[in-house]
Amino acid sequence: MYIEIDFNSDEAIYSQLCDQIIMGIAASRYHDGDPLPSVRQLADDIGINMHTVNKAYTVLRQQGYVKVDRRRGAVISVEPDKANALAELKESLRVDIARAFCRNITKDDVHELVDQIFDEYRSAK
Amino acid sequence: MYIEIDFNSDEAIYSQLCDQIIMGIAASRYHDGDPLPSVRQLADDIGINMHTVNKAYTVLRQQGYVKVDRRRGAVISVEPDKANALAELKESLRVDIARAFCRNITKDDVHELVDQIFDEYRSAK
DNA sequence: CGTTTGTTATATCATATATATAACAGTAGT
DNA sequence: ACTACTGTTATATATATGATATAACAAACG
Repeated sequence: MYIEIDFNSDEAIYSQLCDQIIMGIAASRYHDGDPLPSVRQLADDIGINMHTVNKAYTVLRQQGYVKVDRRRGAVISVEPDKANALAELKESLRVDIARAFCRNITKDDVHELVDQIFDEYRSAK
Repeated sequence: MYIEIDFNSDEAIYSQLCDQIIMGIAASRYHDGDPLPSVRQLADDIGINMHTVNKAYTVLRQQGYVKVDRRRGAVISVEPDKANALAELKESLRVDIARAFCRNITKDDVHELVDQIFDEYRSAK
């Protein structure tokens, strides 16, 4: 599992871990049913504490990206919740686009970025 | 100045304040040259501490949304920095769209949201 | 002079983050 | 049965961040 953590970032390590895994799912590097490394294994690989990984797994479970099997450990399992996801996306976009709008970024600029990112994710599928 | 703070949010108050002001600029509720309320005044209005408002103003200044004039106080002043803003937007979109992509939100769904939000901002201009 | 501006300096408290040890119950393989 | 592994829980500690409080400062304005 390829995870890159920026220890100088102001974003929490567990939060970066969640983002990386979610982007990994979108990029089809991880698929439904794939087991995640054990909390101890991944912590050791990255060089962080076990509980930091455990917190990331717990958040991912609460947000519906992972299920926990006593036998196999943590397993990728994405629960589709389109309505909720749409609402959350809009809230996030409102702030991001406000910042962009202030800097004279156009609607077409944003559409182009969206297309680029979707292609990154879609092409991997 | 109409500011709404969610005290139950996990997002910091000063951060919410920044977001609200930036969205206010995008929505043309505040314009270049408009003075912001004094840190003491706004803190009193919202019911928070002076230093919390000061931190928000400081961040807004560092990010190029506000300039400080000894005489007039904090004044809206947006520095266009399109290149940098585009890079930051893409980073943010990468995570947001990954979450959306996992939930089967389509490219068209995102384009529609972007259009909606741009219309909110553009129409106010 | 008095008032207001942003700013700075301390200090305090609560919370969040990350680490460290340790232990537990359930599962798998030998 | 034993061993090794899984996530989970419980403590404890250290550090950083967020928010508050009180106080003071220089600059600007009337």
